[in-house]
Amino acid sequence: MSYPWLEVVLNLPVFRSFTYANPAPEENLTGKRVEVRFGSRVLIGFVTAAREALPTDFPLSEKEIKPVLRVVDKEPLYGQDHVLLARWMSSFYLCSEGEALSAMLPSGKRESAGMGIDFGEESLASEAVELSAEQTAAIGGILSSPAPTYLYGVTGSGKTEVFLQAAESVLAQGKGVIYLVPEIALTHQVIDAVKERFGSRAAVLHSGLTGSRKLTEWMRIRRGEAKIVVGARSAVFAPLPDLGLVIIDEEHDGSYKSGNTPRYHARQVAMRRCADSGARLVMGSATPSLEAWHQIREGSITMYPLTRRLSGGAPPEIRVVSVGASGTALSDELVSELRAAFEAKRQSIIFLNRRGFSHYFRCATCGHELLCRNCSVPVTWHRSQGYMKCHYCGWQVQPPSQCPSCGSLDVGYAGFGTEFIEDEVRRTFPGMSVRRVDTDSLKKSDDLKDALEEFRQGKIDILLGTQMVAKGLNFPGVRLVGIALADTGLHMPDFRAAERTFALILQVAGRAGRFFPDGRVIIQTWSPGNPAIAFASRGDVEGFYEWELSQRRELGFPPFSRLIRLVFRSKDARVAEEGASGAAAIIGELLPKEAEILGPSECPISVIAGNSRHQILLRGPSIPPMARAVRIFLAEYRSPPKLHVEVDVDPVALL
DNA sequence: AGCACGCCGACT
DNA sequence: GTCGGCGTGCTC
Repeated sequence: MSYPWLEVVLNLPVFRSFTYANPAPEENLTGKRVEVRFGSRVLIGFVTAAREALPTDFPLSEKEIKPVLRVVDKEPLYGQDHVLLARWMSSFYLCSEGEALSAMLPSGKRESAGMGIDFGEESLASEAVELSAEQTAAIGGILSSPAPTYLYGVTGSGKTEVFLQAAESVLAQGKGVIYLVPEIALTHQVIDAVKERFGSRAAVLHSGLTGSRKLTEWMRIRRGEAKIVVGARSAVFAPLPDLGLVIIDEEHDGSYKSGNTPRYHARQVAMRRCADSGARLVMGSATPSLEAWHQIREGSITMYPLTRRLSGGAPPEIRVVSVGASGTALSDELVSELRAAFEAKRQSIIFLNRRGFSHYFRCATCGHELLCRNCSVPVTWHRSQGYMKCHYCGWQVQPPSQCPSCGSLDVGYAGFGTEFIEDEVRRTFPGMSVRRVDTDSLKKSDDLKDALEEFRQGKIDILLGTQMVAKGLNFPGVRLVGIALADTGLHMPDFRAAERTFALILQVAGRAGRFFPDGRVIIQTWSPGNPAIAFASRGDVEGFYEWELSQRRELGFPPFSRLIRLVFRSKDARVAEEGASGAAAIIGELLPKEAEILGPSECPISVIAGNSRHQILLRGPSIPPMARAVRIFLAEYRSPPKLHVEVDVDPVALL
């Protein structure tokens, strides 16, 4: 067999492959990276196929085909399964195959010389523990169900143990396991547990590894030396030769969606990989994504609830405290609970949500806020034009001078005061040790770890932090968890605002009362009646999902529709705007009957880094027909020089 | 995405 | 008369 021609794809937005001459025609180089001359530059390409002969209609003569300059890899990095997965990603996410492969593969030039991570001996402490009836049933279901399964249970209900024992069974069959976790830095317990339980059979893939180290781990996995892989989003591509199970922990977490091209969702890729390979898929969370919940109700995902808290901790009491818009940041209730916790020699955490979207319209008397009548998201104030505007559909309205709901004249654009909470806490409790932890206050990456360690040791009485302290951390000394202002995320012009707020409150509540029966949670809010807050405070998860599903159904948002978002950005605002409206006109012609275009409109964050941003949203019952239309548009459309187009299939945030 | 090729304005 | 603007087309 001889393969003189190689099909090569490149990490460029060029939606086709190129043919190069194989320097070693007797060898099929599929799965290896090659260095090639492409126009005037030299690039790394991915070989996706090797050919014995050129197609008859090939436009070039053999002389005109350039040779591969260098073969980068000794052994193949990927196989046919990855090539097919890249092809699917290309058609679904509207990226090139080269961009897809580039996102999947480690970028190291060569394997690192050093040994892999030293896991030491397998520890005896890693013995599997005895399971409850619920856990046993769940494992049986995970291992036997061809449909995806879902472990639905609160923090501390024993999900990790179920995942680990299911993994154990799959490994015993000689098959591989992928264990996805949201953010590697905050999920050390899971990594430690896996390393401890599986020793040298485990590999960790995360962004903290150097390129060559990642490559070493990748090849260990590919050679079958490591059979269970723990890692964040991109670990879903781990090259296990015989994949048996994919675990997605904290399934609802937004970090499973890639923020740059290709904007894939690890859950979606996992479903695809599992369908292709016959592997099992199990997800878990106390607050499933609405998509997952919907599929559970429809029966395409099988749910296994875990209802018991194994540590014996009681669910914490959640108290909602209404604070006035003009009032101070600390309510009397929060102050007295902070004091009580301190006097009991216990600790407190106060969450300051990341800064919200402050240009919405709200009545200071009754709390009524102005929503788009089509999309039900908050409308945003446009000072220069003097009206309120919806960023989904472009609907405009004059700001009312009195509240449409209660008639009050005390209406206006709301802002937030959480920036001042640190001062207020320090002023109120001069004797306590207060530490603030957020991206602004942390200079080095170790600062977070150091601060959390000090907190664990009890050197800090009150920890002020953003989301980054919300996930997965357990501090036995904590009695009180406060949310400074739960509304912050609610008024974002985003149809998922309620879902995210609800999940955040429950995650935060899970931080309290984990080890002590007297944990308590105080939620400060301007809108105690808001369903996300009301359902969360009652711990009524199912109630919230039913309510939110009914909202989504009514407004035609996911999971009752699918979206593709196109963002047009340019330094020149007019170029961006005209780009969006021009594209909308073209795509409108290509779109199937059952799909529609929302917009064009300005993005809610209308300028980022000097770039004006306009968007259109495509909405329809399923992605592929809409994706086909966008694909045709992208192929035909010659984007003006100063205009950049970004495509986001199933966007998770619409800012 | 780059980068080269190509056709119209103010400069040594 | 040239240097250089960025529109547009191509890359095996």
